[in-house]
Amino acid sequence: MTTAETRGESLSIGEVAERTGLSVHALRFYEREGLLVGPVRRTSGGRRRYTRVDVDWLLICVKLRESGMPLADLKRFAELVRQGPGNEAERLRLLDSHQQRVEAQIRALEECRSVIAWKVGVYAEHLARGQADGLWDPTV
Amino acid sequence: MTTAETRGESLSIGEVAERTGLSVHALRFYEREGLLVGPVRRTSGGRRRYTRVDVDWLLICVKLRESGMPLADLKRFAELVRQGPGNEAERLRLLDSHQQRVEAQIRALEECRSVIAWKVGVYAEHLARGQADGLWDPTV
DNA sequence: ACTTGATCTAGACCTCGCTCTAGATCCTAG
DNA sequence: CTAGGATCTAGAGCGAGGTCTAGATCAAGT
Repeated sequence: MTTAETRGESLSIGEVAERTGLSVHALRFYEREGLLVGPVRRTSGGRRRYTRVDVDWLLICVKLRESGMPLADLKRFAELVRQGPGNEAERLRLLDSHQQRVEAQIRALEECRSVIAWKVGVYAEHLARGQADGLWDPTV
Repeated sequence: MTTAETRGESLSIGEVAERTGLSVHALRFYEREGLLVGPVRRTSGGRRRYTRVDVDWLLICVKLRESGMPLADLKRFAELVRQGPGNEAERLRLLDSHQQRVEAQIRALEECRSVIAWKVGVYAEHLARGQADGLWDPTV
């Protein structure tokens, strides 16, 4: 059996899927869509071999996606990195504006949480009172 | 001009759209999908008239959706409410498990935020150093 | 050599959650 | 009375983000 450990460096698509949580389908899809920083190396037989750098990038991608960055932005970011040094300011703007969105999202979720918590409270209290109140219908 | 204020009670679909942030299309769609608690009243001419209760329910829906509850769950909840008293325990379970998901989401987002913040920091520092470092390429 | 499982490509297909269109009707201001 | 906008229904269409299929190839263990 040949694994990343025994071989030292590069990983198969399956191993990368395991490590990133993305499916092998998604990994191929991301590559087709130009979301990767460089072209993935191949074995003589045509199989993909991912390097540590590829995996690190993918792990970042996962975090950005998880927090709602659209694939289009991710693609733009990958393009900037591919172009090499010189556009760091734009990369920073991209990340920074995403960070704002994440903050906003967190605030929105916290508000939702409090609304839901209130509603959970209403129901919990009702159930605790048991049959003591026949006429309770919060249509909610 | 006839508005909710001049009329007193019920609202047109357009007014509800304004108040909930949902589009009129979405409102009709929600109704078709059975996401509302009761049938919406109509004028003699067939136009929808929403009551205060309808709007309150929609506002809850908006919060639940905003926090990622799938329409299917929302529909289930609406069904339970339509069925009337007796199933409060199930309603509570539904809300409660959604609340868990929201908490998890917030935690995940906070982790993303910290990863992004770190990356923003890396770029910001790099840019602050200006041209002082020709050989900097974090492939990131 | 053979079997088994992972991977390959190209492209079709899927779910979710709306959004939009067409063509008709309603209703209110002027 | 008329023009305008708001609303109606049924159903098609859309964008995002993958997921899945078919049919072929590769690679490892036995």
